[in-house]
Amino acid sequence: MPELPEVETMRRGILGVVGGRVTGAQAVTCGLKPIRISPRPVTLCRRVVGRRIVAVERLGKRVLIRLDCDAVLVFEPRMTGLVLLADPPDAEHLRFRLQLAGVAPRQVLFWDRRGLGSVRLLSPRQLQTELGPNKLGPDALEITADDLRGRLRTSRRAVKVALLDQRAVAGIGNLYASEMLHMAGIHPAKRCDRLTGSEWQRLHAALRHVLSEAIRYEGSTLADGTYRNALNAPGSYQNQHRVYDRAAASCPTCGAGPIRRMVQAQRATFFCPDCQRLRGGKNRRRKAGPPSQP
DNA sequence: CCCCAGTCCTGCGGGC
DNA sequence: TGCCCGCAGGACTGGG
Repeated sequence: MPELPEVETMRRGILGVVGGRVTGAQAVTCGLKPIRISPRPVTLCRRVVGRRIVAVERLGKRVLIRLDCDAVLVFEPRMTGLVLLADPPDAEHLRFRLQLAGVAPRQVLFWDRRGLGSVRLLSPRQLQTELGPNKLGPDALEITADDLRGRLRTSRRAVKVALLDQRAVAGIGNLYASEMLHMAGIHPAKRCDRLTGSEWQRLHAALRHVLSEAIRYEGSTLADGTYRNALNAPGSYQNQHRVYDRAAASCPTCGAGPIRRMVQAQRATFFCPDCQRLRGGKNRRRKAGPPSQP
């Protein structure tokens, strides 16, 4: 499930396309239900062919390829989408190909097994209205502790559910929300408006630590093996997971646990009942906390 | 503002 | 052995 670290890894993996010229663009259909591509493929192709790639950026969980006509090609992987330079896991789920000249990578591919993802070409105006500040909060790696707190402090929602709200802060998904709350020692069901100032500080520090470490490990490739970087290699942050998908295992922080699974907003949440107390009693002493903010 | 359920979509694994 | 069903969940939508 590509979240910020996986999408950032995809972005870094295709940086070599900057400076290239687009020579072709095709939607690839192999009998499956086609993914969302807009505008329709012939129109999209006409608008991108001949353009030069001036930048590759990330916006929350989306990869942006910026063209010299100011339009932006937006890849949104959602659950199972991949942005690749070559070697997709299989041929039948290849969805889109962008052909290039003038750079070493000759193509950018969009592969998506489940087909929930999308490829869109947006004008600057569309980008502003569809993915602007009204739709997307600050990037999780850019947001300050004060801004994070300011945006969520009056909310009565469970903090884990609120962290998934892309309008509050962009880039956090189900996996990393559990991980950062565990590192911060905060119960996932705790209401935002009940978090103390020190808890907001710890959450912000844990957020930065977990996401930047996950980028360093090139993301998490779960048991289904879907997620890959642009060169079709798996990530390795799954080996660093503290709680995610580790129900009944002992807690890596306090050694007790066992780690529990619960469901919030129809999504699995993992936490340590000893390190992350909802009320009453102190959290079990942590062996190691997140590094303090520079 | 918040919450919930439904929708999209395919592959996988449990249960019978 | 094979089939059905439920589950996985990011983003979005409509109803309460």
